[in-house]
Amino acid sequence: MSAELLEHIHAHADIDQDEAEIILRAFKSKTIHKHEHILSPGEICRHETFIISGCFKMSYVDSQGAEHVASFGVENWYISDFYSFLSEKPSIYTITALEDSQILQIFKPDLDRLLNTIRGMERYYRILFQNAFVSLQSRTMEQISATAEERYSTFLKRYPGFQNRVPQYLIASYLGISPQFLSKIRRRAAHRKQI
Amino acid sequence: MSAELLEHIHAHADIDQDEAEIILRAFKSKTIHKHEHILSPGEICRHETFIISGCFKMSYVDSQGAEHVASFGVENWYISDFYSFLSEKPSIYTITALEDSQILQIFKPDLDRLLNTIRGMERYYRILFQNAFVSLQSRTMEQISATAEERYSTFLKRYPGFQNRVPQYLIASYLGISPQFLSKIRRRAAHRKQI
DNA sequence: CGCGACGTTGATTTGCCTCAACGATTGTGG
DNA sequence: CCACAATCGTTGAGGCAAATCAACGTCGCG
Repeated sequence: MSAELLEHIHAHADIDQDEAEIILRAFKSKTIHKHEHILSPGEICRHETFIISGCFKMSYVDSQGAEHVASFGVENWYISDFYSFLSEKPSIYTITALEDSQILQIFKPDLDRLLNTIRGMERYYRILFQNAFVSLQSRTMEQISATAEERYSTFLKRYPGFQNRVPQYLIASYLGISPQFLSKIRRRAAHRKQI
Repeated sequence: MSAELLEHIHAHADIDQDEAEIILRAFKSKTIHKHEHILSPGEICRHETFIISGCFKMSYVDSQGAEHVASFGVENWYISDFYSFLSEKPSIYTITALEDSQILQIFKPDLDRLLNTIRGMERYYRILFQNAFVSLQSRTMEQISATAEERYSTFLKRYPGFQNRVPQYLIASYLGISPQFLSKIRRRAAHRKQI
């Protein structure tokens, strides 16, 4: 059942059998139902969460009361407020299950122990954050330089099928546009294809 | 002269005297003059660049010919296209010196060697990318949720003094707005203070 | 069935862009 | 050392992308 995590680690770093068992014991398995929160604003994010199955959003509510989706998480991704986790300061985010989900969680002291004792873990997390940084950078640059329509189009290409999994207004929020405007973009695109 | 890099590493990870020397030998020192490029579009980013002194921008020119600043780099920061560096694929970015600068560069094979042989290096880079990810995430969220004026205001708070170091139109580009509009924002803010 | 969540559509407004023109400063070659 | 160009910031007019407001249709679910 936790083969997913081990596979994910193996894809990035070398760990042996013994280490694999130590790692697995450090993660706690949990079932989360749709609509449940695993992090709420004001709380310190106490664990990193690896998603075995299901889907989450991490979002925050601004001073105007508008919700903004910071990121989505699906199978074989992590979803956590790393700022809060690392600094042990209160988070501004909410992490909510968008589907019934199966997760593995590790607390900071346990993770720190793994990082100190298992060499492959350090590499694994370095590569995770490298990749996360690189992909976030391309999202940020798109946000700055591309129109809403272009952003939506690359979103569809980058995460095919995802549009059918989460409500459209959350995708709009992730893209930084209003749900109404995303609807209009879709109409234009559909219309254009017909011609 | 390379004390800066060692200090930076020491702040994040433990390395001993021998390791420090091996690391320093892997980095090559260079002087870069204002306006010079250390990366051009189409090139593969062959090295990570640590800035001893001076200032750089990393930017790209979109299909409309507009320049967008992805990031700035100053003393004790790295400036590189990590996507290109890690994947060894052509970069879309230009990295340009905004001042006469002193840098240290490491090539990928040398870095890989260090990561394999010196345990502290892996930790050092993990923490670098963690921090980079966290700070980029907050920039991205601001981009999505805040107005241009708010973004400028937090930029000033986050990087105090930086406004006097680089031309205003580059800050505008970094914030994702036109230089004219930034000028108008500044006027409004100045006017408001007077009242 | 009825309600709430979600998507759509149209009308209006607004934040920001583009275009254009003009000072101020810097720097550079004659 | 000056003249001229280039670079940078400012300002105003007009326009466009996207937000907001409001209303309505549809679907899934309690």
